[in-house]
Amino acid sequence: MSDPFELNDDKPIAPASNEPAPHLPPRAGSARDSNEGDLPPSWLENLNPEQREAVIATEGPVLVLSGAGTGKTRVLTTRLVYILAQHLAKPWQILAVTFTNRAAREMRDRVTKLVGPAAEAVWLGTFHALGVRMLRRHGEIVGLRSNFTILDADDQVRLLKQLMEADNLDSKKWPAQALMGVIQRWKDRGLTPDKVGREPGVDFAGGHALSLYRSYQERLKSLNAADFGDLLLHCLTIFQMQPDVLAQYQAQFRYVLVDEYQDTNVAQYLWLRLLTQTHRNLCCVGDDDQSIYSWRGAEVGNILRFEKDFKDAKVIRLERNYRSTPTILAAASHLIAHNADRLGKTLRTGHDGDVDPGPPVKVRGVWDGQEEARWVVEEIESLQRGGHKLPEIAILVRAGFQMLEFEERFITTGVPYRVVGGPRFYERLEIRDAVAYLRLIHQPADDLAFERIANKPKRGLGDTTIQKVHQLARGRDISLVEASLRIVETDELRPQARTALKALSAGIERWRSLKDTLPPSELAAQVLEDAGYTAMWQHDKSPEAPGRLDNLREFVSGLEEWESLAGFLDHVSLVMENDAQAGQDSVTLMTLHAAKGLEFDSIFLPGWEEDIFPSRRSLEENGQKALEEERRLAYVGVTRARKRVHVSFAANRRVYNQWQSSIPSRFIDELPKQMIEYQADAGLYGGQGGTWGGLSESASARSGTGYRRPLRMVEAEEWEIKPRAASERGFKIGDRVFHQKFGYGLVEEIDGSKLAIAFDKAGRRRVLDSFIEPS
DNA sequence: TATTTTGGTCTTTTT
DNA sequence: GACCAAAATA
Repeated sequence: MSDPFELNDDKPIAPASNEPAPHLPPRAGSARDSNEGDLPPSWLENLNPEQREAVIATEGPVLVLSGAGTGKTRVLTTRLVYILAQHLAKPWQILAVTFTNRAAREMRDRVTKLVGPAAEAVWLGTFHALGVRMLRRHGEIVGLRSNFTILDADDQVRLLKQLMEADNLDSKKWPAQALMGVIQRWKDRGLTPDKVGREPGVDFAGGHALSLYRSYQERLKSLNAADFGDLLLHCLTIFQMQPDVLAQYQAQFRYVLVDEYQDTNVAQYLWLRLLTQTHRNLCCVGDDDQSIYSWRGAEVGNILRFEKDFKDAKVIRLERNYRSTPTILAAASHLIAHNADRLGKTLRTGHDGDVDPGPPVKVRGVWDGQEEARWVVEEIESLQRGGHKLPEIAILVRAGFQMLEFEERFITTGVPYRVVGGPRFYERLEIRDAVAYLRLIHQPADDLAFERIANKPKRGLGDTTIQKVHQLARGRDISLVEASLRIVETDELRPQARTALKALSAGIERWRSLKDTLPPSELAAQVLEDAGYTAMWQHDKSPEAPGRLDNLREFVSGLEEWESLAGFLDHVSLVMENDAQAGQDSVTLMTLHAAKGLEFDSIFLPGWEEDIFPSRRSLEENGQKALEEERRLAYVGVTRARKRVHVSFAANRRVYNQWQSSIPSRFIDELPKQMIEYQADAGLYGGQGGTWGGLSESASARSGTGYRRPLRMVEAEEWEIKPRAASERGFKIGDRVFHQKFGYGLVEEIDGSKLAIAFDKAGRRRVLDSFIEPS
């Protein structure tokens, strides 16, 4: 038998034993059918035959290939409830894995609604949260005490930077961030340092990558800390080193359910495969067309591996979409059909008979980013006037930086909005500082936290002092806190620094003694006060100081919900979502990645321009494969909509600080022309209406929805903005002008009082003529 | 020695 | 326009 800890695509893994599963579910098999009376209740009857099959096929491996909007969440939830209702397993014998905390919470809520508090005992969470749960219990096998710290990306980079500096590596040539990427990808593939061979990335940092990885892991151990990748990797190591621990979990988890399976990485796959060896009741739900996390180590190949490793796997396809209009489905299907690398699935509408095809996909071309934002917000306002609710509207962008223009527009128009996954509460610097204090109290070996707060507020503990403490700590192999306690007893430091450090380390000792007597929120309030951290911001005259104080207050009051510091700290590192502003009557603004699994009536997809979407960076790095992933991302975007999709692109965009002209995304060409209504400003791509004329029938035939809708081409003249020869203040194209901020430039275009000027230094910009003087 | 100023590089996506 | 690392200043 091959090694179940290795990923070997040639040799399928045999079940751990040939005996049938030791437990026979009380009501498996034929009992199911005869029990229609009390079970299944109505929630089973609302499913279509495929969904139903996916729910009741509880025994043995099952792979559910489920297209967008085909009700996969529903299937998973129902399946879980079904297992409980049939008494096939106790709640704690079920393992349900999701990708995001939001999905986990949602599933937990739904299950609780159906089965009550029993749902609490189900092992339900993200891979990482479940990994932590196991590690807190068995971490000592890999050298972690149960109060270990979970490092965030920032800490990781800082740590790696220190290690690289120690090796005298040029931080310009080899950024720590990049090394972190390399290490993370290794971890995603389940590779501990001793397993890294000729993997991509070993040559990084002049061949030092592997030894840096090794010392990084050493360092983490001495800090009693783990990074995100470790949460799974350490589990694998533990399973390997302690077969009895593995066996215990294998016996425990009778049923395992996995959501968003297409986005699992190798480490997660191994983890799942190991845990399911005994009962083999593994049900994975995924959609290869929605695989958008390969950059994070996700492997669509896991879908193929599943069928290979579990030869008897039942494969169920869910292809009936209940979410979107036929028009949207056709557009999405047509788009994704351009991908070569697919398992092949056809999405069709779940509604029978005559269905309203719904409005066409609006495609809009505008002059620049600001105009795009203006158009989008105007459309939103008109939807709102038409009675549509703001929470049913979302703007999905490719990357975070695209959000700015929309936020500005929302603020000036007063349309309420919320950003999902934007700057997160726990990533704000004052919150990170506050958390660092708590981390240090909880876990004194946390040197990174110590370094962070040592001189905040300023105590006169600068680099040199910290370096000395470091030296001592390194030499004696102790933590920075211990080292400070010892160094203040010597005369190594100058008196000033010595007193300051003495006060700080005494403070830490004192706070630690309060840890078990005070509730976390009071502890935090007292520590921040005591350390002078609150005072620091009170005396700060900068404009953002009051906001930071607000955040700190919110932080402390948020802590009131927590009984233990440990629980709160896990929450901070694992649940990075900021749902404080959720709900409400507001438009949602987020990245396409964050939108996976959500749905809205109306979706806006701005920035469909080459180099932005598909992203140039991604294409440069991974070529054709990346292009297909970008296309899947577009597919995910379009399929989020129930009723309306609005795509837009701008002819000019400011990148960094330079104006660049852009061309519409190839994905726009890949939408079926029958399904779209195209409008572009005169002079822009397609603006004359000619580009999109002469439509062939073939696209409609291929779309396979069996209905046709005439394309409504809006004549460009109807709303064309006539270019004027001269602006209101008399500037002409070709004039040489001067601007206070941007310097000298040449007028290139005129639109009312707005001028497009090619500045000598600042690049091409649009400015109001009131800021311009003739040169 | 600690803090402020300046000058260079940049940004995909996230548990 | 933002963030970090090295130089200038108190």
